[in-house]
Amino acid sequence: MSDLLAGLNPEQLRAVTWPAKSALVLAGAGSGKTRVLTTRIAWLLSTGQSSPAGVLAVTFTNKAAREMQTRLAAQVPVNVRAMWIGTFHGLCNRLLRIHYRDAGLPQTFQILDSADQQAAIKRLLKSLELSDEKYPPRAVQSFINGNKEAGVRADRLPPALNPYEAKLVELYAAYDAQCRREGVVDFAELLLRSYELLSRNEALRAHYCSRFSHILVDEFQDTNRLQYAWLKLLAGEHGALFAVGDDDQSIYAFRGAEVGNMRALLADFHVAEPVRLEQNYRSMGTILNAANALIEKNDGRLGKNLWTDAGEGEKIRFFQAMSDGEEAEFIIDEVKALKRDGLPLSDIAVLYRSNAQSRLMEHVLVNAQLPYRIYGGLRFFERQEIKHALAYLRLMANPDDDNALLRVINVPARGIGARSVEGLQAAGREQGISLWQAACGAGSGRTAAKIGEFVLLIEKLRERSQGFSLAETISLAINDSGLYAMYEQDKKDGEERLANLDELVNAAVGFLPDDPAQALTEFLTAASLEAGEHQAEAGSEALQLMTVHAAKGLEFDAVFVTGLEEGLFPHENSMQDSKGLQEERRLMYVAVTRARKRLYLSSAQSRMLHGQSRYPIPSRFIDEIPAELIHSLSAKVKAPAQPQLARSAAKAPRRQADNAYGLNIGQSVSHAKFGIGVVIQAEGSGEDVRLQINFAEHGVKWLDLRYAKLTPA
DNA sequence: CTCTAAGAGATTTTT
DNA sequence: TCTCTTAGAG
Repeated sequence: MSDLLAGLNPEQLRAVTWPAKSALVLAGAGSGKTRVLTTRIAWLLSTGQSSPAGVLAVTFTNKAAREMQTRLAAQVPVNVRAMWIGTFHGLCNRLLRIHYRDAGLPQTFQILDSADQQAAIKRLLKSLELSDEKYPPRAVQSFINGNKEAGVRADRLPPALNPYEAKLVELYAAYDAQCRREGVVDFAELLLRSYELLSRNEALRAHYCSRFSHILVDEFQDTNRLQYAWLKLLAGEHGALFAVGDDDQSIYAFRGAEVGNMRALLADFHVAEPVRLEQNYRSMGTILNAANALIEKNDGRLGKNLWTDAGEGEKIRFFQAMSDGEEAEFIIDEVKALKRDGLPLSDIAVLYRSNAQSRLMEHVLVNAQLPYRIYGGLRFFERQEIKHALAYLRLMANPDDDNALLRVINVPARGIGARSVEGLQAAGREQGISLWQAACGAGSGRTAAKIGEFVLLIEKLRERSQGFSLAETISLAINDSGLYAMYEQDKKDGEERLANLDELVNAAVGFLPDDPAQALTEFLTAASLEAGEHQAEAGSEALQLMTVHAAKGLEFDAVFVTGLEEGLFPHENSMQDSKGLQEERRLMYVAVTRARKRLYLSSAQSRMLHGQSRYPIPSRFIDEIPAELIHSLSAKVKAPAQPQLARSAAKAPRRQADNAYGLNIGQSVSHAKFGIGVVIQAEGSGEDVRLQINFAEHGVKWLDLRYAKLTPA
């Protein structure tokens, strides 16, 4: 016990030993948040305040859940599996599998990932003969998910304001009906269905409320409305919610996260004041001072100031490059130098705001022959060949899964073309049956025969897999379906795909189901719920490249924050209103606090974007860091716009007064309505010119010079 | 069906 | 500019 609490700082200790009532722990970056969470659970258990079964711990990612389990297992001798530790989706899945009848789901319900969901929506649009021009599947998808995440079903939506919206509501209802018919559930549905199950079934709710005496939540600032409602429901009247989060690191508003949930918790659960973890064990003082100064520009914060006793450390290095290419070269030179000084490449990260920025870095890295690893991209279970294989398995588990059937009915090619499939869909729609049932009832003729063969194939797979282990079943499906043979023919990337299929079988060998009778369903669920590690050999000795979002939660000795330019970081789509800008600032805060010892900031004076040269000005975030913390590496740090224009004139036809109005980047202008401002970006030439102007009073605006009257000021 | 050509779209993303 | 998707021809 004393061992458990040894080495905690006073605030951590206060959080860990918080009495059995609700708490909000404001955990700054690098303040030992995970340690507090796991130690609290360990403390609750070892002091007998809770049994393992009384603990419910929720995270956002599988990685975080696993880490919590591992660390907890190291702290207390308890069976971690007896506790409910997992992601929101994982725990909801668990609940729905147990109570599938009450939830109105088939026992073998399958989970749609985002891509599956989009495919299902496209299919729905087609069957309703709606053009996906007018109803972009992505828009429909976000409409549906947005409403589900707000806890609203189609029949509960307020009357539509216009015919278009009315159609969306109709689509929402039709989509849900389609999912019900096919026995599938999307990510948002997992949560909503589980919420509805608990809210409607009082006995069940009472059971879980009394069972989970201690509910702990990680990354609470990322919860959406539905997740918070779900937590409140489970906490019940008197339940204790122990939430850990950091409002300054809320960077997921775009996918529904509500920072406001933090303040809501204080009120709803009668918490007087958050516990603040402000001592940072990661970064040197200068880095923290920069982060603190930056985030101070935001308002509505709960408030927090990071500090360290590790000393000031080095100054932050800032490099302003002439071009994006020069920026990349600079980074590589520095990385080489750091490597020479003995810093492993895996301790160095290059961060950027948007994925597109990685291309240039990659290009230069290949030339420099430096090994690198890019986070993001396709994950294991999202790969085409894996999805195909899983579709066969899904059909074996649940033949009414139309998504799965459509994916593989003609893969490998077996002569069932688009026409034949449309025939099946028409039959299915007419008779209100699944495509599988339609396929089973196909009459005679050439296409019917081919469809019959496919039906037979699936049935055979099912029969022959009786008594097989999971791995044997998967192996059987891959081989007998002809998938394996198909990729053997594929000269281009067949080899890699075959390797991945082998890997899939391997994964099955190591898979331990809770209920062996449900092994296949459990495996398919796991495949949807954890799409697998981001590919690329983890842990290899390579430079780490990733977006700032992907870097959240990670730390490196040296960090490069790149592309610090107005319009890129902060991103132009987010800098119009203060809400968006403040989230961009939090993103910058996250980026800065990734660094342990050395932090580089860089920007470029010209950058290729969407095939056009842009001439951005340095990000305001650089100015928001106190100048005395920064050491400038470029000669022309504070260089005004003039020399920059002269340089760009040498390279590109664009030069001073290239536009017919004689206005240039960096120039002060005056507008009748918006007042005085500075030109920060230009697009087009001649008369057809748009300028982005930062107005002192009205903020950043794009103006078309054909219409806007601007005079030099 | 497979290959090519043209078109759209281009922040951030886990489950 | 580049990449991904879809339409149309062979």
